[in-house]
Amino acid sequence: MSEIRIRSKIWFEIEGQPLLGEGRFRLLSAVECAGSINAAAKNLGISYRKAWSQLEDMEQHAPFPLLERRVGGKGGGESQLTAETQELLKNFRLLREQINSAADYYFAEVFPMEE
Amino acid sequence: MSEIRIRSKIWFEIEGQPLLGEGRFRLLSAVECAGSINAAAKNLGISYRKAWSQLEDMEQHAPFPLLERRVGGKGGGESQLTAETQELLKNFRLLREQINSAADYYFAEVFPMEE
DNA sequence: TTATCGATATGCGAAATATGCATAACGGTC
DNA sequence: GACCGTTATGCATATTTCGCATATCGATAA
Repeated sequence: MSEIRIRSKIWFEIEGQPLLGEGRFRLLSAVECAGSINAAAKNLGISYRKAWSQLEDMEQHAPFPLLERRVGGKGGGESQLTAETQELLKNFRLLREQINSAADYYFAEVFPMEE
Repeated sequence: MSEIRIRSKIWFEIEGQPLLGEGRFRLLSAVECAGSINAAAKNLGISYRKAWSQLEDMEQHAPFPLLERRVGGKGGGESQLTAETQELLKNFRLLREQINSAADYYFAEVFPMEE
């Protein structure tokens, strides 16, 4: 019994509904970086439709607006994260890191001396 | 921003392929308890087809046999876990518990006094 | 020796999801 | 007022999941 690795993931829920997981974290990060949903989708290699649907679904359950969107105008429009969303991403990033480290630590205790 | 909870999950991989996660952990536990795939599926409220497919998929990647199966004969047949599978389940159970606790702990540090 | 019975094993169509193409709407800028 | 690139969305297609139906198996009992 070797070559076994542990993986872990975390996500936030609100009233039992999924709010933010790894995939959507990446999407929001990409939006923050790119300044628009469209550019973010291109960067991630997914369709705009898919990105939009995921954001739509998220905002159904989020207790605050995720994005500030602007349609039309200079450049066609843009989207950026609200301050609360930025804070949420920051917390997610930190917790994911901590818990992933904890997983590796506990795993090494249970499966010692692999190869 | 309240009512937010953290959730976490772990799974084992072998050579990058999923080996054991929560759903399959429950399935194997049910098989161990019930003594057959069929009875386990009934207990879990899923179809035998689904249970069998999941086990089939698992055994594709597992480095050791998961089940000892017997077809036909007294009672029609039976299935039980190998000793290695029992050990794997035990480790999974322990690690899941530890990491879940760690998630709650770190979460409380980042999101204090949410009631 | 043969019929029985309940579990394993599996093909295949149906149902549920996910995906993405095509198109409308929008509104600063020139 | 025409243009441009983005947001927004309907809808058809592709992919995955699900489960019904059926074949196979073999110890036991008759």
